[in-house]
Formats: sequence, C-alpha cells, structure tokens
Amino acid sequence: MPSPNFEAFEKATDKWKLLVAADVVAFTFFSNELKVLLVKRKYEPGVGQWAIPGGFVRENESLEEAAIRELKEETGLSKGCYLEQLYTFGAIKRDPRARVISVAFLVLIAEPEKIKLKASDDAMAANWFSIAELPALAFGESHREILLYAAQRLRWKFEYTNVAFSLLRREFTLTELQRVYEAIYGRQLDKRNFRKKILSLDLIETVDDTKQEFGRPAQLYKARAKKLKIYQKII
Amino acid sequence: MPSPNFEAFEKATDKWKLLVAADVVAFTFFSNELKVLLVKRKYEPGVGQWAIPGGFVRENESLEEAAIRELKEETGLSKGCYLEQLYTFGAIKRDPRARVISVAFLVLIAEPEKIKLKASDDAMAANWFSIAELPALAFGESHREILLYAAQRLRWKFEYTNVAFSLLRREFTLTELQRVYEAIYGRQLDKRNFRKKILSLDLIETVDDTKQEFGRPAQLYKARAKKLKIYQKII
DNA sequence: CGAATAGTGTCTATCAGACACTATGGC
DNA sequence: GCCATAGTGTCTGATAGACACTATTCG
Repeated sequence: MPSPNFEAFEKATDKWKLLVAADVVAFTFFSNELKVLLVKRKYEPGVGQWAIPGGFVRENESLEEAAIRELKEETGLSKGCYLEQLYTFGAIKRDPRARVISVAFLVLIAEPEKIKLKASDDAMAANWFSIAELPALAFGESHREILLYAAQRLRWKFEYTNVAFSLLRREFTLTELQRVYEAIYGRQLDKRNFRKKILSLDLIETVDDTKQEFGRPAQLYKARAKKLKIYQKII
Repeated sequence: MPSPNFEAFEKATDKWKLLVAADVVAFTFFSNELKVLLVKRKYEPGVGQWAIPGGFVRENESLEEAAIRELKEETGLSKGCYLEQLYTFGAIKRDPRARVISVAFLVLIAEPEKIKLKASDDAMAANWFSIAELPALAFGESHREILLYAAQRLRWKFEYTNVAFSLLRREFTLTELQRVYEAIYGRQLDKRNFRKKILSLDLIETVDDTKQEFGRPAQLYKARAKKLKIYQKII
C-alpha cells in the first residue's frame, strides 16, 4: 500500500540508482575437462567477442531469477542445475558505458549433451570453452577475473561439499566421478584411495546396471540425495 | 570519452536502475563474547529500532568504499580492519519503500576499547550487541537473516583461515586466543590440545613481555604476518 | 590371447582428541 | 598458604597417502 511518503522517498533516492547486472558462470564437464559457457556478443561494447552471459536485473525479479532467465536464454535450462551466488563485482570502471554492479552466479550443469546451445536476443552464439583455453574476452580483464574467481571457488567447494555430483548425470561410474575431481584439482588421483574414500563416505549407492565403453563394464552408482552436503539449492 | 552512443545507452537503460546499499556486519570480541555493531535508526522505516549500519552506494565510489564510509561514520575507523564481501541480498520485498539490492560486508575489528561509537547522520546511536542476545531489529527478519549468515560465515572462515587474529590486539595471550575460538565455535576447547595445535602451525611468536590480570602472568604472543592465511585484504 | 578398462588391500605417517597435574605470582 | 590463572606430555583411534596386481569383456 504505497503512501505519499513513499513517493517522496522515490524522488529523493532516484539519484542513487545504479545498473545491476546478473552474470552467470555456468560450468559443465565433458571430454574429461571442466568447461565454461560463453556467449558471443551481439551488441556493443565488445560486439563479436566472447563474454560471460548476463543481463540487467529488472525491477520485479530477484537476483536469482535474473540469473536463471539469462541462463535459460542460452541453454533452455531452467531447472535441475546447482546455482549459487558467487560475488558482486562493483568496481567503478567495469563497463565503459556506465557504472554497473555485477552480481555473478555460479551454475553447475549436469547433462551438457542434452542441451542445445542457441543464440538469443543478446548473443550471436553460445559455446563451451575449456577453462584452460579461454578465448579473448569482452570487457577487458574483468570477465576473465570473474571466471578465474569462479574456478577457484569451485575448487574450494569441492573440498568441503559434494557439488561434484552436480556435474554428472544421475547415474555414473566411479571412474567418471574420479575424472571430475581430477579436472577440478588439476592433478591425478590414486584410483584405490579415491574409491576407498568415496565409498566410506556413504554418499553413493550402486544401481542395478552397468556401463561399458571399452574393456570391462563398470558398475553404475547414484548419489544418496539425503547424505549430500551441498549447502545451496538446486534450482 | 563519452560518445553520443553512450547517452543513448544511458537513456535506454535508465529504467533498469535500482537502489544499491552497502551494509556492514562488524564483529568484535570482548567479555569473552562475539559482538556485532548495530545502529539505532534516526529515520523511517524502523525509526528508533536497531539495524545493521549501511547506506546507499554512490555513483563514484566502489562497493567497498561505500562500506568503509558507513563504518567510519559510526566508529571513526577506516583502516586496520579485516573486510570481506559477504553476500548480496536482493529479494524484492526487503525494503518496504522500494526495491533495494543490499551488498553485505563482513568486518572484523581488533580493538573495540579504543573505539568511540557515535551517532551519525543516519543513526541516533550505535552499540555492540552479543550475537546471542540481539534486540528487535528494523526491516523485519531480513537484517536478522544477514546477521546469522555473517556469523555462520565467520565460523567457516575460522576453520580454514586465520582471521581470529583480526579480532585481537596485536599482542595477546594464548588464553585470549582460545577464548576467541571458543566463542566462535560455541564450545569449550581443551587447553593443551589448543596450544599444541596453534604452536605447531608456526603462526605466532612470543614477544618479550607478559600480561597479568589475576594469578600467574601469561606470555604474550603476536602473529607472524607472513604465515597467515587470510585471503582477504586488511583495509 | 591381446587390448582396454574395472576393481581390490596393506602399511605407514600424521593428526585430532581424551585426559590431570605442576608452576607462578598476588595477596 | 590460599587463590587464580598459566603452562605442560602421553596415548589412542582415525584418516590420508603410497603402492601393484587380478578380473572382466570384446574382438
């Protein structure tokens, strides 16, 4: 119920208003590598260059809703992903056009093979990039800074939560799970120690099926949802 | 160098602008308790109620600068504190007057006895409160949510960094350090195990002085700045 | 049977946690 | 000598990490 005071407040504070963007750092995992989603910009600044997908937060949506909307525009995905707020970047010179506060989100996507990346109102194209081989980015160094921060955060997350499962299909083999951890940590792990550790945590259980590509078929497992430490919602 | 395009951009995006606030959750430690700084609001909404200090971010300052400015208004402090961005709260109904994006900061203050809390342009008063005995807060539950989130984050920080020293004077006794950890963890620690652990980490060194209140005088220690894991700047 | 991948156990070093008494200084 | 607080060592159980071979399936 707006009162006259509210209108006065509106006028008095109008000069303090700033642009707020929601940017989405979406990771997935395939070809034994961690991949990040980038879009090719359709408009200035940085037209034709790759950038983190994002857009302005609207008056009637929450920060998360804005992030999910941007994600959906590129991937069609609107649920089944892990989503967590990362950091808010507010340096004065981030965007050459105007002061922009950028709220960055971390998203983990489980089944990249099911997703059809597509152009959108803002993007000429969208694609997955290996975190080790990033293309030249729009917005100078600030988008690279966000990406590297996100990758770092993901490493920390892996140490004390079980977000790894958010990068895999519902059913997976122990070797696939190990490859995810190896990609994040950037080093090889001992197979026996890895299996011993993960099984002792009681986080996963076998399903009555196997998966075979070459060689011996592998037991399939799924996560026990109730045992997971995730700390953030799955949208 | 503004171009005509920039002005067009300014007009086109003006409708997306939002109010952005920097809120400061400032902790300190005395009387064996973790304390948080609150201010008594001078203006509506919630006039006369206690709230987290904060204010709108201005066009020409960074988010951190806004947080430091707000902190300085209440405490006179502008450096020597640990400062870290906490989380950005952007729910649509946080402030009854208008949509406000609130970027919350965590601040740790080392020497509360040297600080003279004072009223300011926005606050009738400022005071330290035990985290266990919070007063009724302005802004309904949203400020309480921020406080509890900050206390939780502080607990996590204590497990994998050495921010504890940011709550103590430069020279401290091992018992004082232990009390800080006990307050954060909310349980008593074994004196021998605590001392063994902290000394084995090689984080602190003796200084050539002791401190006595009652009983036997205690050896004073200081942190070895180079060994600390802090991960965020000390402003 | 060769190629490819899955699956399995032991030993050792380190660390966390339980636990109780002596030392020092003020009065 | 009484009070108050500082300071000190050992044992045990759990965990992380090093390390190499056998099992299964396909062609």
